[in-house]
Amino acid sequence: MARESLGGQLDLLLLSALRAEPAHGYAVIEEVRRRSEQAFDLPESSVYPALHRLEQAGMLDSEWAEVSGRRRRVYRLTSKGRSALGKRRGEWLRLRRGIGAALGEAN
Amino acid sequence: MARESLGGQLDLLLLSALRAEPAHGYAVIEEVRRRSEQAFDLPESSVYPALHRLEQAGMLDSEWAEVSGRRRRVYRLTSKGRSALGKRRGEWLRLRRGIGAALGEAN
DNA sequence: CTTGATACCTCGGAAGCCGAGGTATAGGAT
DNA sequence: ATCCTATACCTCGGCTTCCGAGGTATCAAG
Repeated sequence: MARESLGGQLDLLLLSALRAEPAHGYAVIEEVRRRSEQAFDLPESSVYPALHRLEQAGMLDSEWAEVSGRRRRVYRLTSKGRSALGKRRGEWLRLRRGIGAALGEAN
Repeated sequence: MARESLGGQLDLLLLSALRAEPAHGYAVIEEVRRRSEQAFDLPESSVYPALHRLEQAGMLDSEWAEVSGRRRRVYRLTSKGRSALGKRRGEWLRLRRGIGAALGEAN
């Protein structure tokens, strides 16, 4: 059931949501929902593993925070993550252009 | 190694390449390459199974043809395929819009 | 007779996504 | 007191997608 509504752009969305400031997972989900104008309501079971993966890959780092009795893991974009974001963005734009051309649109 | 350069839009590209007229697999690959302005050079090992899958799903049908000693399987878009193309296209546009919004572009 | 283009195919596995299910706290309603 | 909803984290299991590697065969050119 791979990649469905998202077209493999999950990492791009997550990195992009963390671009301006650090946030915890749940907040990232809301941020993406807000920014995408309700287009994407990411399931937690996609997001949490993805955040772990991105941290593993050195694009994010995290620390625990305690806010009114609830624990949160707050993620921050690393410099590696920032450059990965640029790269992913470029790939997205190329994809966009390629598909546009293939569909015969005026891009 | 799922979905990489293509962002899960393989079906869209294939259906779209067959939109105007029937073609055989190898020709579809060239057509996509041409239309996408060299952006996509689809590997045969992606395309042939995908064509089988689309036929299985009733979006394409095919027949064998013999052209100067070489056998070709020529695929044609079915009416179901045509409506699937429209649907995929719509999904692509929504994705495009959603990502654009999330990235904070002027679409 | 070898090379390159054309033309088809399958196998196996990596990677990606997410439904289902689980844990826990806080706050408001019943 | 109890329940519900929102917040907040997590894993497991499995379907799907894509594609490198490898295989078969014909034809034309060198």
